[in-house]
Amino acid sequence: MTDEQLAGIAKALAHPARVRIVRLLAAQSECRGHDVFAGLPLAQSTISQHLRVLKSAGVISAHAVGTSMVYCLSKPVLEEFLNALGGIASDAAICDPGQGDDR
Amino acid sequence: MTDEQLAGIAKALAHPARVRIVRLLAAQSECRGHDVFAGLPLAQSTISQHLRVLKSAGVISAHAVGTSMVYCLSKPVLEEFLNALGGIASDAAICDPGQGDDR
DNA sequence: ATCGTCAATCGTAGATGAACGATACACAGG
DNA sequence: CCTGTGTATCGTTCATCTACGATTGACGAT
Repeated sequence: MTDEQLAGIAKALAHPARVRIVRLLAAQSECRGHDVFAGLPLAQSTISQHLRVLKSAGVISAHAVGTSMVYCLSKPVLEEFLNALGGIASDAAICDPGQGDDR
Repeated sequence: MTDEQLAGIAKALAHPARVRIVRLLAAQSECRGHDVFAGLPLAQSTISQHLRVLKSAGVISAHAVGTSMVYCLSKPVLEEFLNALGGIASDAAICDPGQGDDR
């Protein structure tokens, strides 16, 4: 996963409202648009924008059911992100500030 | 971990240059400032700003050694972030778009 | 004391983001 | 046909981000 892709997913998650949306979608198997709009203290248009950001990043998907929308968390995308970042983190050595007196 | 905290870490990672920095720090046990400045095609002041963002979010730490700086990845912070997000992801049910014909 | 190095900060310009109300559009029901 | 519901999009305003050059400050070396 490139830096750009990684940063792209991170950017999609870089707002509390969007994290909240992700949580909502993870908690409910039925993830209707109405529930999302009701679950946040924001204007409908603002939430719709946040949904668009998440969808563009591939973090969620959307499909119409009857007259309304159903949003779903894209588990694979989230897991790829976590794996990529986890791979970086596990490479990291412990940094020991104590050895500063190298004179 | 609150939505704000989660979004805060994500925001710190929401730029390719900062992802690159994180990778650099993970790859080297010696993470000197000079190496970071040399590792990115950006002005020194810009990179310093990115380092500040990462440091504010707690993703990295910095300490002086002699006349220069040493930056370190904060593994615990990164891992807490990954765990929080992983917890959300593992809660998620598979969303099945096929059952849309619920009329 | 002067110089060069390393890093942080300042000031600025342009791009992007966040929030809202208003509007548009598709569709279901009366 | 008219109306209400559920979403998306538009246009705007204000805030934040990104990048840069210039400057500053600390330190070591000459």
